[in-house]
Amino acid sequence: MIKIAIAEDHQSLIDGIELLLKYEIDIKIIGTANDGEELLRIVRRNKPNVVITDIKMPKTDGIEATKLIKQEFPETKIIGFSMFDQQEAIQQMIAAGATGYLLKNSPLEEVLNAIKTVHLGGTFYDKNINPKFLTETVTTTQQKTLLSKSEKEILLMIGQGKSSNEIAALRFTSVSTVEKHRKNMIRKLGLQGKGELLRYSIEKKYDF
Amino acid sequence: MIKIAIAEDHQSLIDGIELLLKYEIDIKIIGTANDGEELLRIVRRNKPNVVITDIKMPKTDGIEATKLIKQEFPETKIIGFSMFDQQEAIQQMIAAGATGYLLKNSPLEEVLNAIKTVHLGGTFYDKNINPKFLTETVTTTQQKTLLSKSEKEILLMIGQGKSSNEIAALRFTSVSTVEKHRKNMIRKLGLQGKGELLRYSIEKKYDF
DNA sequence: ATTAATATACCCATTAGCGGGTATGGCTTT
DNA sequence: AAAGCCATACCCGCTAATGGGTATATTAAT
Repeated sequence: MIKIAIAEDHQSLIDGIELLLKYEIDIKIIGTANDGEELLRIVRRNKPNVVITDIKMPKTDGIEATKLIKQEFPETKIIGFSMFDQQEAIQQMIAAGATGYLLKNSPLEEVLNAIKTVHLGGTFYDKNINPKFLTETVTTTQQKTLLSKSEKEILLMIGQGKSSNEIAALRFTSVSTVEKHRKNMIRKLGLQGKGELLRYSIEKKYDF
Repeated sequence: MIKIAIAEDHQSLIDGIELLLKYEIDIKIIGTANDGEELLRIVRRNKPNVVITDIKMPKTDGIEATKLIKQEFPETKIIGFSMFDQQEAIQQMIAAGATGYLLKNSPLEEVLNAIKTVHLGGTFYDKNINPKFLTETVTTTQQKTLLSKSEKEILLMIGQGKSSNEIAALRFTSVSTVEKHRKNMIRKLGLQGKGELLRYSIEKKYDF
């Protein structure tokens, strides 16, 4: 019997996976969560064999949750689950200890294949992931990092229409610090031009 | 028999919905698509009674697709499907002719309720949507005559990330003219602050 | 025909955002 | 111990965007 925990902020997708696994007699879903903290509680309480987790989640993101779970329960297998075009995230998930990775663009049946494979100790990476990213992970390890905590906070506020001045006031830091974070994000994200960080924030608001 | 078409760029979610509707004898999925153009082809060919469509999709987005479908097949019921709190998008979907709206955060079973309701001619809005957005729709759509033709053109280009300089070059006018139009739009729309016109353009990109 | 809105174009001034730097202390990883 | 990232904060300079005017010719509406 494989015990599964699922974390994903879109309940509809969790429900879909539940429907898929309903008639698999050797698989049992022991808990579902809509954010990272809830996932951690479930894992500590019910000790699943396999965890399927989204990356972008409220409170604690999937990468952070993966690190913590692997620290406490190294035997637990973890499958990452996210949208396309998040190469850095994929690399980070694998670096954090995930042995499987699925894309939401792919058919749902892949979930079943992935669960079985990682449970047997294998690795399962979605075929739509550019193999480069997987091999690069070994060599580059952590060259490309996601945005830091402060940067995410600031980016969120930018998306809410706040100016650097307002953000500085809300965070009790100086304006120059906020502006520095802006510049660093622009560099990291490879953007250029005046409003592009704002655009990024608005358009990717739900994806990072 | 209710004939359904589904458009959603995450195949896994489509598969989940298919699993949900599998045993509903009076509902049949006649086609699924991962982008708007594919959806339009399916609708034209198979004429579904109900269409479920995501907003953020490649090629043609859900709002544009909804407008076109309602134009060609006014009898077709359309249910929007998106993530949390995209107020602008929700309003524009309803303005485009959708009579139902679901959030991905909600349980999948809602899909079934929504399909049945809209098929009978009713409206079905996810209970997690702030009712304000639904009533505000009326006022939003009345603002159509607010911006002039040139202003709309310029606003569109702003949304594409172009600077006043670039816009002026493309329109064969002086930069000061473009800037004047910007200021007039800001005044008309009651905006204030540096990036707000860009934000307006990005968020309302489907309807002005 | 007069009014209203539009499109064009300029003036002034201010500021927010961005592109470069530099620096320091804290923290984690190796 | 060294390397690296992070958060903090400053420097200089530049440009685009905004806020506030004025002006004129064209077009649309009354």
